[in-house]
Amino acid sequence: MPKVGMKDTRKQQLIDATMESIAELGMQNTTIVSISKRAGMSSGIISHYFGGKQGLIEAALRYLLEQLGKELRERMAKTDGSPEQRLDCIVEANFSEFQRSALAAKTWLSFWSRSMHEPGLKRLQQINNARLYSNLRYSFAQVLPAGQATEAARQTAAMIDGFWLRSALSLDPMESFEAGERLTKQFIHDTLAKAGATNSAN
Amino acid sequence: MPKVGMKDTRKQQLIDATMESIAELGMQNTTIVSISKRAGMSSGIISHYFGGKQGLIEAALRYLLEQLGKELRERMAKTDGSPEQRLDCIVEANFSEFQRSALAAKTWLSFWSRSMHEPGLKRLQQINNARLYSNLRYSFAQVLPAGQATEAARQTAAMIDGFWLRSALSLDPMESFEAGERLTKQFIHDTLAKAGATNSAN
Amino acid sequence: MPKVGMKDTRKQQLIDATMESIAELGMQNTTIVSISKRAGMSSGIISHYFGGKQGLIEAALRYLLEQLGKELRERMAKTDGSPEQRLDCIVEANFSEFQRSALAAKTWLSFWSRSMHEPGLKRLQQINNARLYSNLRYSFAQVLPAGQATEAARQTAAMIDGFWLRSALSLDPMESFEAGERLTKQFIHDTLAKAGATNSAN
Amino acid sequence: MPKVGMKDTRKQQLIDATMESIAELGMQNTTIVSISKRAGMSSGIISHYFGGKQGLIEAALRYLLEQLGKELRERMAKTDGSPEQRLDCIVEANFSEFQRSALAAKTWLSFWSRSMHEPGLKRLQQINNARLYSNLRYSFAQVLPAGQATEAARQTAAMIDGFWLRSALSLDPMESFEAGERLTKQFIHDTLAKAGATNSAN
DNA sequence: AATGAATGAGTCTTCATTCAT
DNA sequence: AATGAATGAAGACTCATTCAT
Repeated sequence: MPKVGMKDTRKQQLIDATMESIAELGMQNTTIVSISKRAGMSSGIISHYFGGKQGLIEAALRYLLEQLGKELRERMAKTDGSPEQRLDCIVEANFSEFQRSALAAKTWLSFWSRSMHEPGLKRLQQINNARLYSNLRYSFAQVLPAGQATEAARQTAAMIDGFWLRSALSLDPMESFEAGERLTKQFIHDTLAKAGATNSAN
Repeated sequence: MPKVGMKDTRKQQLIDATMESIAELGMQNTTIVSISKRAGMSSGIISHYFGGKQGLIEAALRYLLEQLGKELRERMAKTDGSPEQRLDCIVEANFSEFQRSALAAKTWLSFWSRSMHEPGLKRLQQINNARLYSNLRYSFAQVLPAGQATEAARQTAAMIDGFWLRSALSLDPMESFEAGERLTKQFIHDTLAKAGATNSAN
Repeated sequence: MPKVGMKDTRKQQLIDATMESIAELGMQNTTIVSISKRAGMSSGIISHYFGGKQGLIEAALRYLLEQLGKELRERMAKTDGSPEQRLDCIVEANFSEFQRSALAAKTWLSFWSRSMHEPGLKRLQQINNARLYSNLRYSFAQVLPAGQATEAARQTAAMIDGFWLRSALSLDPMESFEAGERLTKQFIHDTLAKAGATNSAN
Repeated sequence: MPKVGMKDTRKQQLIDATMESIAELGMQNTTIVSISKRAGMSSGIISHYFGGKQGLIEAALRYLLEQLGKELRERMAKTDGSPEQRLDCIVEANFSEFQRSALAAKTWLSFWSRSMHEPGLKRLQQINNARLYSNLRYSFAQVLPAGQATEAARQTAAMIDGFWLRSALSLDPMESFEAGERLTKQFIHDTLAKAGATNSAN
């Protein structure tokens, strides 16, 4: 237990250092040395714990995905479960404080790019993309007809990712993230309201 | 003139080869050799024409941006200039055949990621982001009040980039691009329609 | 005594594991981990018992040499001591079951190569080479004149090592070892017979 | 022609430097840097010409084998082709000046050891071993009955390799090589003489 | 103008050794 | 006594750049 805990602590420190390095230097300029130096450890430790640089990179992406899932579950547990609140939760999870950090944001973007040509990363990304879409669609479907729910889910997913992407590249990321969260929620509410109006008109 | 033409031809061939290599191998695995081999030229020519690998990368991004601007201008010239048609043009330009090609899509994504840490690329990206937003805002502002126009423009820009990003990573990029174009236009029309309803109600 | 015995047992297990690793992976790919894993011990134990990898390697060679000496002494004790029988004993010891094992054979060859550039190993090898030659020469000298005995001893030593070398590299080591033993003995007998004929003719 | 010549020159210089390094430092301590420094070139050139260190190592072994074959063919061309002279040629080729050089001798021994665990090298070694045996057997068979020819060929091959091996490890390699050549030839002559005596007795 | 051979700094990885427990 | 986590030096390999032709 103490040793395992120690081991996990060091692994987490390396994952943190990896995200820091990617955020600061870019994935291109992130090396085993830039990571291990940030973690205050030797370079050999990376191969020791993760089998190599690639293993650490994948572990870092997996960590980001886990954090995202965790944020969502935590928020979901606190809502009354109405579709609108659930949709808001999804948006909030994707724009949470952690996800907004330059650290996470820049790391995500690096992973997106790299995952196009690395099967291991690509699979992780696609699972995450599918999860976001499927969560959105499920909640929309409780209010909208199937076809409209599908379309609204796709639009919302795109808007989340799009705001997120533009924020990461923005000159004022904080303002951009805040606006992104607000405008995405607004889009969702408008979409639900429009449906409500249509339904009540019928 | 003939020499300059020859020179420009060769430069363009190198830019094409760069995008091909990035699309196929990823930016990570794209080397001076992988590019020059694709172009059927020597590796030294890249330094000769572009001052180095970095110069060629930037030239390739500049080319993508020019293509996007060109698509937009060509489409704009054919419309009657109504706000709705102008907005559709913007969407269409961003989802044009060229932009949809795996070649362009993967290259864009690589540039996005890399531009976070390279000032030269970052500046080009931000100019483009600002241009898209400003074009959208201008047209929305002809129909909507300033505040709403700003919001609609931000939402639309995010949706375009978001669909575009998800398409590039999608298992079925073609379907994803088509749906993206259709759903973005639909969002614009709904937004304009809602405003029209509100206005006419006044 | 019990503790020393325990210690010696562990040291021998490490020597065995060293030969196994060299036989299986080659000296090139034999590491402290590949050895200690085979012995079911920790990697640190090697430095603890042998002062380092090099110490273990030398201990393993010393063990092989001891085995060879032991085989010879055991066989010598059972003969009536005639020159021909003594010579046969020497050959038999060099082609004994243990020496034939792929384990010993491959390890020997690795040591030969390495001993060229490591004084510690080289000294051990030269002692062994000298011992073989001197044993052969002693027995030949009881039958042949000094000059002929010297030549016969050198030829026999070369033939033993040569057969041994070719067997270790052969596609069918077992057949090769058997033939080597038989043909070396035959050479010895022919050499002695020729001398006898010459002598009796005089 | 000039470029190819230049290329071949550089490749040969690298092969020479490889043998020098192996002879001086051992294969264990021979690195890309120890080779390229000796050749007066950069370390990158090795990958450029041979695809990597392993490719250069194999090229060096191939070169040694070619030299051996060449020595044999040159000597064969000058004999009247009698079995005895042919056998002497084979011995002489295996103990030629080049083969005697500490450079070649130590390199051979390193290859022998290493070829046990590297298929590429092993194949080359076995071809050479088979060639030596087959050449010897052919010439013996012109004088001796098949069975005796086979045995004599095996004995001679072993003696050549054995003398060669002991010379490489000897304190006085030159004397050892000379004695090896002389005593191997003597063995051959004795073997042929014995057969002649037997035949003429019939 | 164009080539591509050559360079060598930079990267990841391996592994013998050390040392706190 | 024994472990194995951690280190960091040394290795092979990659690749953008240079430059003689």
